[in-house]
Amino acid sequence: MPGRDIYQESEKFNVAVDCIVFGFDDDRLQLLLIKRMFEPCRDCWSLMGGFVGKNENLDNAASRILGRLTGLKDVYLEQLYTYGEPDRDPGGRVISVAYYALIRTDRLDSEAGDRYSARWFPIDNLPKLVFDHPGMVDKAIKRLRRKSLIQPVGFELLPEKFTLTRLQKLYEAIHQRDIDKRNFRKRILSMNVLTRLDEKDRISSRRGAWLYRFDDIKYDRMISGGDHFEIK
Amino acid sequence: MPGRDIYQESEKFNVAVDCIVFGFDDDRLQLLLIKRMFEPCRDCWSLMGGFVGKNENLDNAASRILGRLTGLKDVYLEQLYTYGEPDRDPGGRVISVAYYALIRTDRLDSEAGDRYSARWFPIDNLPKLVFDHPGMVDKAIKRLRRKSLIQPVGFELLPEKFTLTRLQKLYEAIHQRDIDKRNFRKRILSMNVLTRLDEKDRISSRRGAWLYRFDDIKYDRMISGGDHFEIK
DNA sequence: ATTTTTAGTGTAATAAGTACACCCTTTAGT
DNA sequence: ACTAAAGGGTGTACTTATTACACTAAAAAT
Repeated sequence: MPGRDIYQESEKFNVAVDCIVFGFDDDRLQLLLIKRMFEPCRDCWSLMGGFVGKNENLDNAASRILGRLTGLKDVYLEQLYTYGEPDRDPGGRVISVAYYALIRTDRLDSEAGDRYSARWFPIDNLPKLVFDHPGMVDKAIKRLRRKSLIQPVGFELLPEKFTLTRLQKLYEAIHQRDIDKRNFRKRILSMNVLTRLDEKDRISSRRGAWLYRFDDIKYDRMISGGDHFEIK
Repeated sequence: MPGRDIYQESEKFNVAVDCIVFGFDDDRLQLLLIKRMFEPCRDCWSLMGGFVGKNENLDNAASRILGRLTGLKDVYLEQLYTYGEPDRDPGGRVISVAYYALIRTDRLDSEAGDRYSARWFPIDNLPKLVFDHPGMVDKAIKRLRRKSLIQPVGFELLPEKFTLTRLQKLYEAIHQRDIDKRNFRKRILSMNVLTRLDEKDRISSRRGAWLYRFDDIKYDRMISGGDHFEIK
């Protein structure tokens, strides 16, 4: 029964999606921001956003909008929070569903980003952002911090093959604190969710460091065994 | 600039709020549900919901709708998740922002509830619910479980004065598992967020059990001391 | 005085977390 | 060919937290 609407008398709203896009580069957690090309606040830094389509669900809207910016699909995307202050957008009443995304910066299609004058900013050095976007970013960082301790989401920010040092640097960047190397390795390896490859990375050291990848099968096995992922 | 809207061409949506209302009674976690009085799905069990008003923010909408059902204000209310499948409501496209509430069943205005044929159901014995409400309930329970371990939200479900046994029963109801009495007391008392009153409860035992209340000041002191609330 | 019912407490064993320092491997420079 | 430099990789002792577990206390009802 498409088009049916018995709620016609009720107030209707623009509904948008905004994306907080995290990346990891230069040993720092980074955010992909765009320069607004239209009023209000043309030329201000902003999260990437867009309106939800008529027959589109929210996840799809977020992933479409993210795809427009990054050229990527099948990206880790999670709904964060919905913002609905009546005056949050000076252009009109817009209810915005915020999502955060974790992307591998090496896979980014930078041409797509160029169309929006997109740029990466380290999270501890963000520019001024429009509207209520600072609050969204803040909440996203907190969510990512909490989540990364109990779910293996961090791997979404690394290339498929990575060294343990790099993984540690990622956790240090997310949590903004130093982690003891031995304890970290002990912990992560004891969970048995990584597979060591027969391959070394020789870029960042003379000696070379073993490359690992996250192993879904091992992870699923761990979970069905009643254990859970946890980094302290 | 009220009424301004530069986004007129974009699609507009009905936006609703649905409330998952938790209570604690009979040593069980309960949910307050209403019987729908209108189509679609008249007479089905449902969460309490309603549309967001033109100049109303989402939190206020949730609290207004919750007030209509319970007669209460200043209730613990937290945004849960936003549901936007195009066909989630057969009456038309409605994007729904779900909130969950924790209320003290003893404070409930049951007359208000009567107008909606509201009834409490223990969470392990819920009736069939309309639309995507089962998923909302599920998510709310999981959120409450997680949250109750790391934030002192459980107290919102108890009367101001309570015994340690009752507090323990509450945690057992939320987590659906038995908890060791000695360990639980040791834990909760060691955090020093309760104040023991000079008063005993003699309803549930001959000997009488000390009454406690949650103490915001002690809690704030603990938090600013860098500690955090945690139940295992 | 005995029974019943819930309240309230301590300790020992185990597991988890933390702190900490040295050797390994390779390559670049002399 | 020796040495220095730069990350890579590992083990252990100590401390803290978690778990498991069983009895006594107080009051009221009979």
